[in-house]
Amino acid sequence: MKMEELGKIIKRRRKVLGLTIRELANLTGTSKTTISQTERGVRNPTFEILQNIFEYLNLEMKVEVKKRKE
Amino acid sequence: MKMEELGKIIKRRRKVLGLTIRELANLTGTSKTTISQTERGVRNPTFEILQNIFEYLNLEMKVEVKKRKE
DNA sequence: AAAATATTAACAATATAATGATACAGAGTT
DNA sequence: AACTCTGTATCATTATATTGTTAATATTTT
Repeated sequence: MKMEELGKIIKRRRKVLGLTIRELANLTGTSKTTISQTERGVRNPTFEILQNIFEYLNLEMKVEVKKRKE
Repeated sequence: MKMEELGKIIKRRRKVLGLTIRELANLTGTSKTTISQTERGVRNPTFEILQNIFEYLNLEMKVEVKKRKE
């Protein structure tokens, strides 16, 4: 998954929950700059930042062994 | 998921593939310092670093809406 | 046992992410 | 029109992750 793709997931989820960038920034304790750039994939955020965002968007991250194509 | 937990997943997977820290560091183009500390959860790596590690361990990351407890 | 290999620790230097401030554009409202 | 809210853009500053080196400590191998 590329950062750009992840950003879209975050943005979509934020919209579903009816949050603004500012609100999400306040909730997660980051800045709106970080949220905005993360959503657009022009940032390379740290794991901590991502986990924080996931928490308030009620998202969870999973890591699995990549499946081979059938 | 906490960084510590993710680190364990990475370490376990690296062992399964029979790679050393140095080898994984070379493969991913990072340093062994970064790999070592990431595996032990004493680091807060960037998304890019994690994705790089996942790629060479044949792991993939997924983001899903957290399920409510039954 | 010694020797080789693998991992961890600690540090300075560098690179870069995060922050805060400001400004701007677009859309909607009054 | 002015006003408000939202999202984006840019910048300087701060914070911190990364790197490379060295050394020390496991762990394995012979």
